[in-house]
Amino acid sequence: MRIGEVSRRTGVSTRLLRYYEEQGLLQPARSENGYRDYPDQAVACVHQIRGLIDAGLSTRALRSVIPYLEGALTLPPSPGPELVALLGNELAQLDERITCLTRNRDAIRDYLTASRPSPEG
DNA sequence: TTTCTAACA
DNA sequence: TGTTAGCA
Repeated sequence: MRIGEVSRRTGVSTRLLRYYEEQGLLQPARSENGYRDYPDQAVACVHQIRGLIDAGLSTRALRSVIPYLEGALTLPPSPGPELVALLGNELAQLDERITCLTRNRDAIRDYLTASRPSPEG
């Protein structure tokens, strides 16, 4: 399918779709007319990518993880020390954010619980 | 009409 | 990221 349809089905702008390709996150084929030709699978892949980006991962880190998401690799390629370090940092940042989010969620939940003693509120 | 590339805001 | 220009 062409970029327009991928955009409609994922809610991701064509501009962003092209940007992801530029970043090596997507590698759609090309038709004779030069148009990008995405496999049906791309829709799920884009959602996956969006999720990771929304989770705070950098496109740089994603580039190395994408192959696994697509199930293109059966066995892990030997990750270089720099990649291990990069992903390690991303992981630490995620943990940090999760801790922060958990704390805030609990605080808000407690506030609501205290503010609304009875269900009738 | 849709997509493409490139560049500016 | 949105938008825009000029093509095919």
